[in-house]
Amino acid sequence: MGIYEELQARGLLAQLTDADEIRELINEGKAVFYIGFDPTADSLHVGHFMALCLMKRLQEAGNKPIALIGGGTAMIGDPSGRSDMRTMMTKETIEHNCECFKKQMSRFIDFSEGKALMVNNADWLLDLNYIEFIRDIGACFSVNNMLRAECYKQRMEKGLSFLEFNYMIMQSYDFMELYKRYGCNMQFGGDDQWSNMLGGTDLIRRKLGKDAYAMTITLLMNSEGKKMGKTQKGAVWLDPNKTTPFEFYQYWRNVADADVLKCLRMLTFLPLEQIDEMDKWEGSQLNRAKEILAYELTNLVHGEEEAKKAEEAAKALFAGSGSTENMPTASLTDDKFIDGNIDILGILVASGLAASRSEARRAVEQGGVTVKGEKVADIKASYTREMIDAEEFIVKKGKKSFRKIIVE
RNA sequence: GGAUGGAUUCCCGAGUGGCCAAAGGGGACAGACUGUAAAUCUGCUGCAAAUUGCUUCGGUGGUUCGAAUCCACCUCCAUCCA
Repeated sequence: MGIYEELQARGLLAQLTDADEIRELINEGKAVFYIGFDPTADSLHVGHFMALCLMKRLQEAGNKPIALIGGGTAMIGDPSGRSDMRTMMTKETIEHNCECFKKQMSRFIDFSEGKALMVNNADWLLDLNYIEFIRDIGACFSVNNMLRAECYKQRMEKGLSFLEFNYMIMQSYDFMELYKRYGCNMQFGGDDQWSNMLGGTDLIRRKLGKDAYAMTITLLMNSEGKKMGKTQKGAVWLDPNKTTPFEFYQYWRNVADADVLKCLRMLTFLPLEQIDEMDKWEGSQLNRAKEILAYELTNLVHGEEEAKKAEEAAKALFAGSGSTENMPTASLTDDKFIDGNIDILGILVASGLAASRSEARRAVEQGGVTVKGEKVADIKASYTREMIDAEEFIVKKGKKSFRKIIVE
């Protein structure tokens, strides 16, 4: 089975410009492909993770990946898949984000000895001359065609600025530039990038008279049709300081039944036969599959040690076995104590379990707060330093949020 | 550049002088049921020293005993015309 067939079996392939050509290229390891990453935040998230996995798989099959960091395109902002106007980012923010991306990517992809490249499109986009560019490249794009692209159609009602409208042209130019510089003959991306990617292959055909290919990977949607990797509080980040390994583990441990197998196929590197075996599991057995998914992904992103710790902590909390040693902790500083005491609301807020004292109060009043396994009935309940120090002081809010409290 | 409509809490969206911390829905959070799932039902959803007080309806000023609501100017958005 070639890499193409494997990707297909894992359900990763969405749209392709030319299936036969692409199969041949990637199965024989002849592809030089790129994936673009827009530095819109200071950490990669789960969406990027899929793309990185794809890079890894293709690299292992002998193809050469180019990670393109969109330091230039980020100045514009991609309107695809967005219903509202982007807020503009400053140059400094973008540069900072680019640096963060670089560090994180190096963990997944082997950039040694020319096995992969990392480039930043700011290198060629920032110095473009408007008149030259628009004569040379702008002439190749038909506004009529661009407006027919799905990503712009959706924005016709809400409004689309000329700035954002240019995004497709920039991305197409990137592709051509990479073709010229590095012989990059293929682009991969999320399915929402399809029209932007086609712009690139068209441009290469028109300007260079050469064939290039594009392929999109399926967006990871849950059974409710929402993009996965997002929580209410925002994205699930790969940076352990933004999403702790434990939270990361819990995110995957908590996916819906209907989504487990899909996630295993698309995100893990487990052999397909093993996944097919799990496909036969039903009902509460699926919990085992979720544990495997969560462990595998945490292992990939944060390493074996962190994955084990997260698993241990989860078992201690939910199954009553395993060690409490690796639970997420929150430390209280002296100034949180008044006359040597801290009330339950104060603990909830200080530990980050509640955003405000009002929220903490509500949680207690509704019977959702537990200290060392005992329900807290009184919002005025208060504790001394010694009580917290004496033994493991675990505070739980609801079923899944908890902290081990320690005093500094 | 001209004409018209609009900006309300996490999101959608009602409210057009006091009865407004602001209807309704979604989401989030908590409870029951469960398998750390889904569905369902209940509660809850600005902040705090909490039968009270404080801050909030794009921004700034004004009218009024009293403004999300009326007036002036400004900013941003949409639609039509150029």
